[in-house]
Order: sequence, then structure tokens, then C-alpha cells
Amino acid sequence: MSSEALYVGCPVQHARQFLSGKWQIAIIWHLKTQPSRFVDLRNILPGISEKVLTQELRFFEESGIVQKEVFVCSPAKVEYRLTTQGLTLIPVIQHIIQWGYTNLQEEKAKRSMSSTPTSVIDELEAMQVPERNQE
Amino acid sequence: MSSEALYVGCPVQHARQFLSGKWQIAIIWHLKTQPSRFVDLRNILPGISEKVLTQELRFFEESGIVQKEVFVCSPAKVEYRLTTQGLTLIPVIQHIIQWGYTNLQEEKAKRSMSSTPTSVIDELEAMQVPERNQE
DNA sequence: TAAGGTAATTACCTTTAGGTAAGCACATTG
DNA sequence: CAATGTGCTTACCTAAAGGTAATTACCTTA
Repeated sequence: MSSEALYVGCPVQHARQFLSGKWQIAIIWHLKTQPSRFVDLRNILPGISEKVLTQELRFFEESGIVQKEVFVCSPAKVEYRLTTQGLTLIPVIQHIIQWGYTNLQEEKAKRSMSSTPTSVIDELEAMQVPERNQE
Repeated sequence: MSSEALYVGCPVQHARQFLSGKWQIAIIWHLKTQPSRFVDLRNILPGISEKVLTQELRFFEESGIVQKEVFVCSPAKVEYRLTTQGLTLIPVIQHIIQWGYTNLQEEKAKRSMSSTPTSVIDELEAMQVPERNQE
């Protein structure tokens, strides 16, 4: 697979460039609320390395998702904010996070019904599904 | 980073498990329309390896996203379909793909305005943004 | 009996993503 | 003048993701 080929013209792979990195969603989500400085982002994101943070910010900048503003004052100040284009990602990310949140809750609920961890739950789920499994 | 720690309880990282893999969105999206067999999926997804396809299907199965149905007939037949829980991912993915599609179009549009590739576009974009850059 | 289809599994390897830690330039504060 | 803060960059390394290709088991059809 020539690594490029698939990405050209595929909406899924195109979108994935901005959403599939470990920290990408978190970075954009944080910028939604307020323009932030390099240190702000580093402090808010638990465990991100400076290398990756710079890397992603550069990529977002080049892609027109994020806009960098350098204040020539001291101590140095750089602000990153979402561009108009970047803002279009917010509803998408909103959905992703919403789904993650809801799904986590449901998982938690299932795990707490752990009198007979799997079997009871399996039964309940079998009841919800009318078609039977011919396995 | 203990690889687990972050993922427990974080909606973003939780959702990422299902959406950030190279083929995950495509697999789920295809199952949206119709329950599919192993070969169907392999044929529809350009370049996926059988290893990864099995891998993702197993993971989706274990996570309750996908349901496997084995028909004891010959030639062997196995069908994969989205569960109720799996279906909740569809609107999320719909948004992702929609964004990817729209964003690709815009990129294409920009590239075709290439009399003076970057500078003209930069000018236009500067016009849309009222705040100036004090760089 | 050989060939072909379906649904895998496995060992091995390459590529990519991400983390670690050190260093740098520049300015301010003590 | 040393220490501190900000915003980086770089070299190096590990781990995870994904690809390749061979193999398996089982059944059917020619």
C-alpha cells in the first residue's frame, strides 16, 4: 500500500488525519472554549509530550484548522485559536465525545450488575434481540 | 504513560478505540447498510488485510458493537451486523464522513484557484479575518 | 482426487506514532 | 550573574498498528 493512494479523495481517510491522533481531539476541543497558549495546552492535557503538541499544532496550522498568533512581548506569548474552518470540526467532535460519554456510562452500568457478570447480561441482551442466533 | 490509565473514564479515549483505527470507520459504515460476510468486507475495503479485518471484527464483537452470526451450511457463511449499540455509532460516523467530504471539496476548490497558489488565497483569507496578526 | 471457496490463524517484518530527555534562544526577575 | 519561564527543536528509543504471505480446516464441485 503506497500510504498516499488511499488518502487522496477518501473522506474517511481525510477526516482521520485530524481526528485519529491520540491528542488531536483533545487539543481541538480545548481550543473550542478559548484561545490557548502552548503551556496552557501542555498543562491541560495529562501526559502529552511537547514534541507531539508542537507537531500537532504545526499540522493543524498548515491545514488551516488552527491559527497561531505570536505576541512579541516578554515573556514570550503565543496563542493558538481555531480558524473558521477549525470550528466546523466542533460539532463532529461534540458527537464523538457525547458518544464516548454515553457509552462509558452504559459500560459502567453493565459492570455494576455483576452478580453473575456475563451470563445475566447476556440473557438480558438476548431478550432485547428478537432474532435468534443459529450458531 | 501506563497505556491504560488515560483510557479509563475518558470519553475521548474511549471513543477513539472504535474510531481511530485505519479501517474501523469504513467497516462500521459498510455494516450500516447491510449485514455482511467476511469476504464482502474484504472485497469492499480496498487494501485491508485479512489479519486486520479479523482483528477489528473480533474487537467489535467483544465490545458489543457487532454481532456475528455463523450459518452452519456450506460453503461456510458468517454474517456480521451492527448491534443496537453499534447503530448508535452511525450518526457519529455520518458527521465524520460528512466533514471529510465537505473539507475535501473545499481543499480541491482552493487548489484549483492556483494562479498564484498561496499568496492569492492567503489574501482572501486575510480579508475574511477581521483581527490582524501582530507577528 | 484435485481445485476452489470461505473464514480464519500465525509468524515475521516494516512503518508510524508517540514518549524521553536534553538543549536552545530569548527575556525577566531576584 | 544565576535562575526561571516560554516555546520550541532534536536525537534516540519503544510500542503499537498494520502489511505479507504461508498455512489450516472444512466443504463442494468438476
